[in-house]
Amino acid sequence: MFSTLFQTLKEKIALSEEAHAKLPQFFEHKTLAKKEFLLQEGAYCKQLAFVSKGLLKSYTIDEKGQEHISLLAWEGWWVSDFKSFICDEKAILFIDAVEASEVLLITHENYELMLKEIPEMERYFRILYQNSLVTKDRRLISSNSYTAEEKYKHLLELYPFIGKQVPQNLIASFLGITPETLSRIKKTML
Amino acid sequence: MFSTLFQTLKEKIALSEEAHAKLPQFFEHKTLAKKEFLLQEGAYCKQLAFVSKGLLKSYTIDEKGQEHISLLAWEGWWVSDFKSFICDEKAILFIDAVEASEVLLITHENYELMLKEIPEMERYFRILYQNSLVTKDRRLISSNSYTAEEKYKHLLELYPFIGKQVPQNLIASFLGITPETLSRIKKTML
DNA sequence: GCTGTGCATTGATATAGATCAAGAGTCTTA
DNA sequence: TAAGACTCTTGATCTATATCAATGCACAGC
Repeated sequence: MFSTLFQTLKEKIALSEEAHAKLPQFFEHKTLAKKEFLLQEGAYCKQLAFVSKGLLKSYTIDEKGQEHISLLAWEGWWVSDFKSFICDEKAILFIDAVEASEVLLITHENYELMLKEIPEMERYFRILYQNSLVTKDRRLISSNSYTAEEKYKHLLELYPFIGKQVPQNLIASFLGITPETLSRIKKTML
Repeated sequence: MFSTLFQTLKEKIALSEEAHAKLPQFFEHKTLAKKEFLLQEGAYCKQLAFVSKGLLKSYTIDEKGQEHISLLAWEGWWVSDFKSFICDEKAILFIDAVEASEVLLITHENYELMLKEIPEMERYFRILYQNSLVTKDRRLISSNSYTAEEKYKHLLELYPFIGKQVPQNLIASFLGITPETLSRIKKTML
């Protein structure tokens, strides 16, 4: 149940035996059916989720009812409305399962506790956030400077498998373009 | 010279006397004239910079020669091409001073050393990155979902003073719109 | 196996914002 | 203080992408 988590941690830090043994107690396991919500806008995001299996998406919904995906979270990713999770504010994000998934949940109190008791985790999250920051920066540049086609190509370079695993309309939403535009782009790229 | 840095740190963590005394040795002070570069694309970003005075901007330049600002870094902000700084890759960002500024520079080796020797700093950067991640996330949502006018209003809410301190064309570039469009938006908003 | 619901494609049209261009205002610096 | 160099504004187009609409396809549930 925790193997994906340990696997993922190992890529960035070395965990002591002790830390290894301590870690699970902070988390709670949960199974999500396809389309099941982990969080809805307006709620308080009580937990940070680690995706141990499947695929989740986090998104906002605008006044016109349109979905805007901010994150596609695969196995090994963390997902949450961080602002809400950290600052105890109302969430602006929805989070749900794109396909049947499994997550490990940690509450804010447990998160802080874990960081204190296992200094390796403090380090892990500093590195994780540091890397995420880089990724988000590049995405922001892409989003502000590129044409729709360039954005799509850029995405394919980063995640070559994305076309196979994720429906077109979700990819379009993630890129901030319409499914129609993405469909037309794909046609010209053949 | 370090007062802005200590001030900034104090907002997130408590520094021990010892840490307080140790910290300065990791940094190097530098004065930047207006328009002076801290980093240019293609170079290796050897340092992370803390802005102790003034205003810097980080940006990319596309094939058409157009500037796309990814960050406006005021007093109290950190700026660098993180990907380059962390992974020792060639930088894709330019960083220069919008106005005469002062920065504290730390090399990658010193950064890692500092994080090891002063655990409070490990915590500081984890919190800093965590918060930045939230900010970037919102900016990404804004960038993908909002109209030019909404983006501008959103920016004014976050940084009400930005209009006074930063030239229009830089704000436009930061928002990913043209100066002309921003000018027209301002007219309709009066 | 049939039926409905959601996803992808394609076409026609609309539109936000870019681009191009010119002029006025305002800093800089020599 | 004068000259040049930016910066902002305004107007006239142009274009990438959204929107609206219709059809075909595929998979999930009965």
